[in-house]
Amino acid sequence: MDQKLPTIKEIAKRLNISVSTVSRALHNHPRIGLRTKMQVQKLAEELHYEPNTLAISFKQKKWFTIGVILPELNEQFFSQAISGIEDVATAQNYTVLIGQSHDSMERERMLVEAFRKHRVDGIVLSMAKNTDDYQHLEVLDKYNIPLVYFDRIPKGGQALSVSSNIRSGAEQAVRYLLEKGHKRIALLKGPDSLIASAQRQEGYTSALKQHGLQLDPDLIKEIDLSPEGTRAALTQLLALPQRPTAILCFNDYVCFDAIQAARQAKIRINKDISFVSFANLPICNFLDVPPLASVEQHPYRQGQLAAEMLLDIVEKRKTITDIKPVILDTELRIF
Amino acid sequence: MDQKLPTIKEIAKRLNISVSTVSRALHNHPRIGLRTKMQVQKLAEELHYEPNTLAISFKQKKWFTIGVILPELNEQFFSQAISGIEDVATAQNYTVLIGQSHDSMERERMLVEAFRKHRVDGIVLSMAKNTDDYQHLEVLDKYNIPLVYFDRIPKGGQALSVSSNIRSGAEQAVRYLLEKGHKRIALLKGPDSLIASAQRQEGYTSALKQHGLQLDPDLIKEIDLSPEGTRAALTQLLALPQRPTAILCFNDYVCFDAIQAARQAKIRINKDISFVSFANLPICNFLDVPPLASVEQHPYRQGQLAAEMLLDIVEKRKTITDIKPVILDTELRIF
DNA sequence: CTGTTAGCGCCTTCAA
DNA sequence: TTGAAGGCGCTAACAG
Repeated sequence: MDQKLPTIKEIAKRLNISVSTVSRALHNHPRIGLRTKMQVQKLAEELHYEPNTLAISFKQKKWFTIGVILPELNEQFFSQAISGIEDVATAQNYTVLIGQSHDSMERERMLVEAFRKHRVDGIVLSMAKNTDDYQHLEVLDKYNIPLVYFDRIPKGGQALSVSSNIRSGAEQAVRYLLEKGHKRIALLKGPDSLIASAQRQEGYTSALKQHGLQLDPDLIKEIDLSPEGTRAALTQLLALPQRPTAILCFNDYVCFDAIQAARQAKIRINKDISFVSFANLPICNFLDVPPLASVEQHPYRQGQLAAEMLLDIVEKRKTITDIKPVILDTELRIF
Repeated sequence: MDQKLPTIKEIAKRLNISVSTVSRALHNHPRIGLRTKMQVQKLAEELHYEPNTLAISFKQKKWFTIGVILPELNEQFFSQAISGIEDVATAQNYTVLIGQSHDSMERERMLVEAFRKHRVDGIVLSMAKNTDDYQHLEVLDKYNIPLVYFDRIPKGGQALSVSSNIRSGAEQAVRYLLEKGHKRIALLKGPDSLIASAQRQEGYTSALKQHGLQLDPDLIKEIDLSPEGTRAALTQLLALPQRPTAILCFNDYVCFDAIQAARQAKIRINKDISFVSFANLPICNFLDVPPLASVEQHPYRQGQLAAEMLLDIVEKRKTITDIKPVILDTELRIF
């Protein structure tokens, strides 16, 4: 029964020395006798001594844990991002607390509260799609808990954040379609609360303009990312007097929904209407008719960078003013 | 600057009472005057007092955190399970630490160590596919850290575990194929280290026997779950003098790989060869040619049950001897 | 009803 | 080079 784990006190008692000596020996403190040091370390070894992280955390007011809040682990984009975060955190001896907001601002708020109460050293967050009020996030400032946003970042852009260049991604995607001869390209953009929605539209508009094409507002649909919303938008697009011949979707999931709806309307995918989307998820490889192309947003890398940024601050290697938002380049993956 | 968070000491000082009184007031302890209680609670409110979880954890040798170790968050089966675990844990005021083994026993061992050092109250684990040695897991016993297995459980079955009835799931699936008239049904079973591989084979064998069919060993392939392994197995099956007309795959991912390989060999999916698999993942809904059917293993429910089981022990509502392994019924989802 | 005290495990002065 | 003492924030005897 290892019930009672050995403490430095225990070691001290057995060796008839003081706890502080033991503490120093264990930390390779300079001012300590070699003999005592060896003795202590030997006994510590034998007893399988392990420092009580809880006590250390308590003492240092720091518990080597970061919190991650994201919309949905079920979405591969985020599960890949988590891997990046986890790898970086683990390498720096931090552990990762995870919470899903399920795209609800209310849950997001609760998670932030919970993590704050648990005194995490910092938080990495990707916003819920409807988060339009940042109060619950700004609170963290007061408590000196650093917050790094990734992918779904707030408007304004002043904050610590890692994201990908959605604007140029959209531009790449639309240009690709234009080069394939498409003239009527629709855009399924996301909700206004996501900055990435406007960015998609910017890239879209700019690419069209460069090709000297007129913007048709009927071809731009704001969707809420739900399957129903996507289906409704698609119905509207198909009802247009002049149907689009290509659709740029907010992300792969939206694209899957859209493709499904289109198929039900007897549209031949990537023939009658071509689909292009964002995210480039692994599951695209399993589809027999994937989108023509998908904008790679490097979720794993984003996760890594966000975690590194956060830990740089937590560990005081950098201050907030040293840091500029990171915007990753996207790449168009053609299937 | 809320830099310094208020402590009960602070409250005590301001009110000129003792810390223990404050503590009691905050905990609605019976033996305390209503007036003082109100006073304390009012001031606590004003100062935005919040108990220091770290101090409480330290004091009580318990930090209200459970660790979850699973192979791969990217797999929807596991991300759904996590949701179940998270929901139960949150409801009971626990937080969740997550680690991915990426199906490596070595990483699994490291995560167990890390979690143990961080003094989690308990662990929920789904084994890496190659874990064939349980030493790193048995260690937890000595430290009195309860461990609940889910889905990928160890051989022997004595342990605390939640899993689904793979044997009967396989039987259902094979029976379904037999009723569709298939006579040559192949099985892509997983590695021997997973108990679920043998269980699949048992169900498979039993269903065939019930239909008075002979077992053809050539039709059973052990695969390592990698895309390459699956592809190789499929090649072998296609090279048989008498090809199978249906294949039961270890899980949906294996099934996707198999379908891809088959398609490259010009097999018409679900016509020349029918596919059936395990897991019933959400992404199946996006495939235009999904497997004919998939055995639903209720990952979310498994996660919930595993977390409940663990917390029952952690909170001492039950002892280990009270608990029997849970085996969930599967259902065949027909597409 | 309330205050005093001790202690959780560790680190960090301050003294010796 | 070592020891003694104090304290992190909180809880829980034990006394009044």
